[in-house]
Amino acid sequence: MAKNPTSMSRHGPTIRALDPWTPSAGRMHHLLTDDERARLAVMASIVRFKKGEVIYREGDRADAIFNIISGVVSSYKKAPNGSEHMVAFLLVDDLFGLSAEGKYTNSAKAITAVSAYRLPVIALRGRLAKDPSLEFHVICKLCEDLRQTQRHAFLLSQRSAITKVAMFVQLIEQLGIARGEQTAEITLPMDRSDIGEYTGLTLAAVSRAFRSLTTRGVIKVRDRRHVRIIDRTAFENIAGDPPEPLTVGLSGRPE
Amino acid sequence: MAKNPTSMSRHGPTIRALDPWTPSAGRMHHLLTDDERARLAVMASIVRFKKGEVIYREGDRADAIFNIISGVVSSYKKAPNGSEHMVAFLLVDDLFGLSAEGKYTNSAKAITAVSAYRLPVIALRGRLAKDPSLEFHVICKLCEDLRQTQRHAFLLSQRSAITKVAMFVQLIEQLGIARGEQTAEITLPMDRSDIGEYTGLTLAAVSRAFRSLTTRGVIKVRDRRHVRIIDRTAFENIAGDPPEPLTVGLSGRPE
DNA sequence: CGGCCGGTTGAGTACAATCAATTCTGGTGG
DNA sequence: CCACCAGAATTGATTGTACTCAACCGGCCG
Repeated sequence: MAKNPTSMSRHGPTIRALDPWTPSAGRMHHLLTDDERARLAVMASIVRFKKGEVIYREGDRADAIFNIISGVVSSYKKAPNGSEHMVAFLLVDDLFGLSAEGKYTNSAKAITAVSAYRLPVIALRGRLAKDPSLEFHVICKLCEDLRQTQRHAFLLSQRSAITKVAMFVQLIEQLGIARGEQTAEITLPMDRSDIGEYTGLTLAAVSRAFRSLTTRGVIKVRDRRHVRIIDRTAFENIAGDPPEPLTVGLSGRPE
Repeated sequence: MAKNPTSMSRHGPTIRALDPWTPSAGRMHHLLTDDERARLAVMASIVRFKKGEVIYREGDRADAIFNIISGVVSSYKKAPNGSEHMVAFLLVDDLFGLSAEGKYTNSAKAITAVSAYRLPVIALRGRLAKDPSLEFHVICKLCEDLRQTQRHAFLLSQRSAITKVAMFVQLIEQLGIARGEQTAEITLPMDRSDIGEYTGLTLAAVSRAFRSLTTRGVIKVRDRRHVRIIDRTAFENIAGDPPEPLTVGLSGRPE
């Protein structure tokens, strides 16, 4: 949780998203110009978290949002029955820190070691008010996040555990593609129980689903963290067609 | 689907959300100034849809977004197994028309008779570029939608049908409160199968859940569309504590 | 070498899906 | 105003799937 108000290991905060109006074959672009990044950098500090560390809790006073430099963050919530539900996986270049009534609406913890820019809300608001272009980029990012969350809800609405897990793998694969990783092998940067919390399944059910997909010859699991899709057709029959490469339109409501 | 480019039954498009930084006891405020509404109105046309009518389909070219004047809209998606999943209920003052790669990412249909403003994306973009304040309001609305969608995902992650339905009722109740309806009775503007599509349950399961809640003395169902909560304590034990009144912070990612 | 953590596997159970029959409701026309 | 109809909703019986609880495995670190 070390702060470091001055040093800057990169050029400044980064937001990436698929370009809203040009078909980019699923590739993400940096939304921010060097100017914008620099202006954000002056108000940012860099913070670090150890694996497992809680970054903030639901209800904490929300005076900053975060922009991930490296690592994986989980945003989660406690269910009425006590178990934890993962609201989102946050990766490099993602923003997090959504709040309501000035309080964070979810909790956040580091799934791996994490470093991030910390942007005070006050300063950020001032900056936004003066910078329509930056604002627009934030809108783009929010649209993307909204679609991503809708997709998560869609996943959760599936009845079959195998479908859920397949859709999850598909999701992770596309995140990789979107940031340009050229690889036949999919890397899962989280453990089985995290996948369970995200997919709404128990650890055991996740395990069985992977097994089932393996014995059916759909995927091949090299180790806990690496999967390869063997039978793409069967896979997409189970997971459903992946959404078109992607682009953020301009919009509002959950839709 | 009649267009009416000139007439304007209200003052112009409206966006409402809970105020981002002042605790407003759950009450929503209009985000747009009269000026902004007027400027949006000049680029808008008014469209109408009959109950059951499809407004657009997933994959259609997305050249406009919509702002609901009256009625209820469902945004939905087809699951790999063929059934429909409802992504969101859209009510008065909501925006919809989220797109990707220039195409709508979901389908939308009218659940009741609907009238709405239709805002061409091109014109809207131009307007946004010149109007930081409007942009900021859009950001607020998007944050709210994001939280709403996260909440939907949270609902879907629950295992028990009774919990899901209770959370759903809670959700509808809060929408009512947020727009100032002062009433002990909750109005469900959609039918059981719509609730099923939203909660990820079958029609039968929804029905049984309502029954179960009734026989336990938690709620009282006057007719298909009207529910009253009898035992608030028991209700919240099942549904979980409602989120604080609400407010949108400033943020990004699904979180 | 032993313990621990993450993961897998197994047996039994609970709950929602499914399929299907029946009742309820609101709307229409006589 | 009533009879009738169609769609919505309820209820019942059965089946399937994922949860639960619990035992077991295998790598990793001390």
